[in-house]
Amino acid sequence: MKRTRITIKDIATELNISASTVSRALQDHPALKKETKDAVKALAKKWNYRPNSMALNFLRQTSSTIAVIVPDITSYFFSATVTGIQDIMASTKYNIMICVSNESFEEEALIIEKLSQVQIAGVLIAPASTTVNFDHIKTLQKNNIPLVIFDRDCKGLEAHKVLVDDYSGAFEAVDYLIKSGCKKIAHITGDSNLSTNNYRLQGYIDALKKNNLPVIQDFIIHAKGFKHEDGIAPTEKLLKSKNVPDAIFAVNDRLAVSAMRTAKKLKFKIPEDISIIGFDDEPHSAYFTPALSTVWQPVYSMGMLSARILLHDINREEGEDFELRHEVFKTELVIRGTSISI
Amino acid sequence: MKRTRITIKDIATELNISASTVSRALQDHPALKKETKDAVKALAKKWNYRPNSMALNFLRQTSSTIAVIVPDITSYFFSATVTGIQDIMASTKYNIMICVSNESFEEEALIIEKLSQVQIAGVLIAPASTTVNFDHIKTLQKNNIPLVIFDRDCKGLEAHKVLVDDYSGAFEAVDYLIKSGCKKIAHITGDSNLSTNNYRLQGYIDALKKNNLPVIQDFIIHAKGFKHEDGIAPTEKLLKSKNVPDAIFAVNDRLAVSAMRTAKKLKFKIPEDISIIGFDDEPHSAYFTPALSTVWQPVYSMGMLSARILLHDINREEGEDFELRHEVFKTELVIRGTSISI
DNA sequence: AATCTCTATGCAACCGTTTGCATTATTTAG
DNA sequence: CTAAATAATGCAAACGGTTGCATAGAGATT
Repeated sequence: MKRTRITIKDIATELNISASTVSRALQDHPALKKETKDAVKALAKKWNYRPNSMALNFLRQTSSTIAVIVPDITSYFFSATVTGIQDIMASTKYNIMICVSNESFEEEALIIEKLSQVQIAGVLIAPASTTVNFDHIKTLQKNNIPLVIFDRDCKGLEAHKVLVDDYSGAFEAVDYLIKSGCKKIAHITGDSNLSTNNYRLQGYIDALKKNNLPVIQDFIIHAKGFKHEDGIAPTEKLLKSKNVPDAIFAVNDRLAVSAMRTAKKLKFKIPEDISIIGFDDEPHSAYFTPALSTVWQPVYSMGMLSARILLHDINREEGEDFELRHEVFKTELVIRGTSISI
Repeated sequence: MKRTRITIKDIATELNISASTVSRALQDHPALKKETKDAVKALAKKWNYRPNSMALNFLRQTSSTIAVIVPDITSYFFSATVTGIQDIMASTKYNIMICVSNESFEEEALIIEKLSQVQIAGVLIAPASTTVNFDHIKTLQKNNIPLVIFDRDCKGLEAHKVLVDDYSGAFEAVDYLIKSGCKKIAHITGDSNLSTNNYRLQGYIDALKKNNLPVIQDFIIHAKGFKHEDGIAPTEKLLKSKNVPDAIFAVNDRLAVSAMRTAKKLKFKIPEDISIIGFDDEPHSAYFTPALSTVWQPVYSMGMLSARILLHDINREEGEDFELRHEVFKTELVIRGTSISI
């Protein structure tokens, strides 16, 4: 009962013409006369002919699949970025393959290894936090696979990059805290291997310096990870120390939310006793009480632009000179209830 | 500079043997003598030979790509399910392609149309809320593409299904609310086209009936969508009416969170004035104040099982008799601060 | 009528790998 | 020493579509 797909040859046989003519007819080749084309097209439609993509891929030695490698897909940040990518790709012939590295360098390398078996048209990657060298990414480049790095920078690697101005985002947030009267601002940061964390940390430091506030090492605490529970210990450490801060700038919303709950448990009033600002502006962040002040990132746009840049590179002509794109999106400070209004 | 991949022919030429011998050597064909095999394998390794997957796909007329169709990927529910799927597939030769329908029947049909161009090994689908007929899904079946439906039921469609016991989950939640003293329990539900919503609604109704409480139509309110903002209007309607409920069971956490904030704004005390229970147990739900009581679903396990069932079907032998799997996962009621403890 | 020029179409190779069958080389039996 | 059996390898087709080149047929030009 397994019906075999109808092929170009079937149409050719039926119409008593050659397969090449059918092929050309379907491509509107100018040398063919209209009647032939029309006959072919009509039958193709009638028989619901679909070109065999495997044959095409084989012939062209490339697929129409684009791989997206993200560290995690359950975080709003990446799932929203992926949605942006998806929405751009939906109107093209490309399909996207999503690969999750679980923030692991090894898994990431394995994914790229696995991908190199399959011929893919291009790769969009946000490297894992534990990624220390870029040899696996360079392999892609060596194989001439178009590549866009997004969100997380790979310092020293030449590639298209779509990033967020983490430095300014952090700077503005901390600057705001200072302007609102906070003098002892702590920062919960993450893995120092990650460019985004470092830029945010630097923004924090520079905002303090600009406002002539001391940079206190004890106020800079590293969280073990990005999840809610990773924010509890750092916050407790800060709030139970002798030198209690009057504000916490967390490297993301999850940690900020966690800091918030921990502070509440320790009977701190927010924002009177302690201000809190996060980073990301996840959809539910506005629904906490008080609503979380945070730094918004244009996640969806970032996904879309990354996808567009990749498409542009894929469709580049052979000799066409190309420039490496390096785009940096601006963030926006969203002040809600966890910080004092000014 | 574009290095062409090395093929089986290159190896054959180098060793002065035929391509077929190389092919067989790499497959450990018993007819070949050991020396030949060893020589081929050594050279293949030395030259880093990779079989051309496009050629293989073409030959076998199938790819090693599995499609996952979800309504939305920014929701925790689906992104966590996808992670489960991903983690199972990671150890196989299969890659997953994620497609987002945006809860739209049209987009879903379009995706399947696009997928049918590409030959895929199998499909995992959670249908969109607006999906009214299953013709597009049946097309997959007609083309003998293994299929698993997860989370959302397609009534009347014969296929592997991995679902959650929404009915019991809802029943238990409402039963708990009643036992905790609530007598006027409202339900914020969603699109009535969705099996999950209906099962939860039925669970709600049956729990009321079992406890001899009246089912009041005004207490059953349909939210426009699944997002936070969709919960505001229904909650306001409930809390501003003359007959104010003493509990709200929301069809998901997002709406519950929204109900919570709206209730707070209207000066309701939670849970004293009004209890709230959600559905999903998103990771941040425990971080609200009070922490959200909710119904936990085994999302990750669901993803894993769905993936395993699909793999099993894909690897089924031609004549092997197969049974349609129909798995239903149990939920778990998680009582936190938005409901009165008993 | 022979030659030329188009126009429309066909032929055949190609992409990389697998695999049924054929063929060669080697060994064993008679 | 020949025939038969066995072992090892090669040949060629197949998968579906594209495309450079060849060619048949019609019409135009001389």
